[in-house]
Amino acid sequence: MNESFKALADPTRRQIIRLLREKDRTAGEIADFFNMSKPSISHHLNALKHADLVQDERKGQFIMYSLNTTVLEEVLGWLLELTGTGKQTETESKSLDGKQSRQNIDSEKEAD
Amino acid sequence: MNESFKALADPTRRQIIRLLREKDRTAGEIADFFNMSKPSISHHLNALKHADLVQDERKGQFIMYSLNTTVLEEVLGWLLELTGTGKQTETESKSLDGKQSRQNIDSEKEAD
DNA sequence: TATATATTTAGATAATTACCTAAATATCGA
DNA sequence: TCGATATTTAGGTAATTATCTAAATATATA
Repeated sequence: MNESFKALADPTRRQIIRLLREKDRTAGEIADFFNMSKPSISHHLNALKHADLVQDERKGQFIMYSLNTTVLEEVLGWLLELTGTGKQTETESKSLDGKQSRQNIDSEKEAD
Repeated sequence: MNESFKALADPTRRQIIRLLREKDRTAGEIADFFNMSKPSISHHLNALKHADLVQDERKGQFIMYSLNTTVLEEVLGWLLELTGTGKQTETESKSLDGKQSRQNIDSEKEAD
């Protein structure tokens, strides 16, 4: 989840996601949209891949990138929970009971 | 929007948001949840404030922080649009028509 | 007014990130 | 196999970020 948010924290990468939302594209096609060197775009694509937000598949000479909407939906779920649109979590309920210990909860849980 | 995503790209800050989702808290109360110096937490709170994700209000000796769910909902909207749950944008429609120019769209629009 | 508490600001440093150019790798087609 | 095309990897640098301690600011209370 942290990787997803980190990957989304860059405007170039968010624009790449929007481009892949429309259709699958090759690395070169994606790079053509930006005023940036191809290696830099490759770096961004790798960040998105590492976050599992996109997948790649070699097609002969080209490498085709596609969006993995599942991970986007996970991020969406995190936000939905927070904006109150989603259901309340167990953790939240406990805290509202006032029983939660007040130290050292900064260890990252899987969910976040 | 970029500031929002950048602010959300840190686990400490996301945890702070979760804490404020439950109830308003003072800077000191928030800091007590983490193994981190108070100045560092202050820095994170400032990042959240700069992204307009939280608001602060002095209450005598204390400074009370609260969540601004409006901005979270904007981020939510961005993601909803991408996961296909939301309505399609004009930009996307144009692109699907195949008329979009293929250079220099990396200038950040307000929406992103 | 003096002291204690709550919080931020300042200043320094280490780690991370984004970008570039050059070089390496993989595939295609003659 | 050779030359062209597509893409990534390597290596370097500049900018940003996260963290700390020490100092400054604001408020409360004795």
